[in-house]
Amino acid sequence: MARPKDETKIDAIFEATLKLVQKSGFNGLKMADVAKAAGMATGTLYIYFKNKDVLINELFLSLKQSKTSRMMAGYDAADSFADTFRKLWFNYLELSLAEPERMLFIEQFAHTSFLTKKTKQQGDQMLEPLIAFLEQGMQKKIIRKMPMDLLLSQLMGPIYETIKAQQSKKLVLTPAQKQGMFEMAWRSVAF
Amino acid sequence: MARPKDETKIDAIFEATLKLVQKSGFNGLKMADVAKAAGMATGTLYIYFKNKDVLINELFLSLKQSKTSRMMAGYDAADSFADTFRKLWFNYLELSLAEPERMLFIEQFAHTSFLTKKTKQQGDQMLEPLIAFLEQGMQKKIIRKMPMDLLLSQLMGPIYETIKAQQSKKLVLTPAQKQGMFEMAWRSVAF
DNA sequence: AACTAAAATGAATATATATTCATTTATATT
DNA sequence: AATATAAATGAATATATATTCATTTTAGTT
Repeated sequence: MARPKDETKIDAIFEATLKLVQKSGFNGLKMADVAKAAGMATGTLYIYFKNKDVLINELFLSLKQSKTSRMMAGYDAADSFADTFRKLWFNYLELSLAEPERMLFIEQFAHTSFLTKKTKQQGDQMLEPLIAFLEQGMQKKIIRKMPMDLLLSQLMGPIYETIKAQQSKKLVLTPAQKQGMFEMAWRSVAF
Repeated sequence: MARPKDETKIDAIFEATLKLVQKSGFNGLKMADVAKAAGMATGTLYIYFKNKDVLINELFLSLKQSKTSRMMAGYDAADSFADTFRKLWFNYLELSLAEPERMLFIEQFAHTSFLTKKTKQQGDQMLEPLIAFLEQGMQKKIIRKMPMDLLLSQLMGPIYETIKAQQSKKLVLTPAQKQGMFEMAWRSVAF
């Protein structure tokens, strides 16, 4: 019919947004800056995203989707609970250390007023496979029984805080320290 | 000399700011709204605080100061390490559960572009007594040896995440669950 | 090659909101 | 009681920035 949308622009916009949020937070994010960093005119942003809120919410979902599927990579229901737990935990840690900006975007955005109800609900849904896995562990008495929210807090909390520390100071983790973190996580929740 | 400043206004401004940030985040915070909620004219805010950034940074320091001293309440160098650890940990948990808005203000603000270098440095300084205490525990081989940042992340992370969960869902913790959280914390870091 | 429709542009517009300041009010000092 | 000084006011100003839209460019269609 006519000129088609250039789908690669969406990625360019996402990357630019991520970079700018990392530098100056959600507050400082300006549409004009996003456009410039993405190499296009301001108005073009509005062809791909209705407005700033929509842009940020969609970026959030995209990041969360990617994060979740990478965490679950290699999941095999045939493996033992302990092995799977170790695998997922390390997936999550490495993911977090490798791309702290992406993880912090997700984590921080989840507590801003930009987050819409719908986005929140869609984001929560993505965690379901993980939740099912952990429920199983509790049922089998391999990990302590507790409300899912507490369990997730216990497991994710230290990782989030670690990458925050990694950001401000320039903490680099040795393999032994990563192993230590895993042991702490495991000991804390093991039955 | 002349009309004195009404120091109670500072508290009113802080309370109003806290309430509004809780409702609509740092983004949505408007000086006009703060003034209204605090029962004064917009211009009055500028008598007590140079500008919005200063206001928020000072509120942050005030909250962090209060939080820290309440966490250290009852600290006695004569007590055993384990007893003190338990006391401080429960102080922190109860503080967090009782005033999640205050804790989240601190936690979230620490990662916004509003936070100035100076404020950050002043805030970090407040943690020093806690850090000294934990160092001791590592030296005495009561808790595992690890970089302080990792230890703090391990201990604080789950609590932050828990109050975030408490905010969105209406999770209420039973005494047994609190005890369970403590056990997880202790087991994870104990030597 | 001409045509069409949508993408892309970016200056102009609309809006939101932080900050200022001329004026009024209140308190301490004389 | 009069005076001086600073607090308090809130409308006006300045500024920042999200969004729009008339215009231009581009890619597909005939």
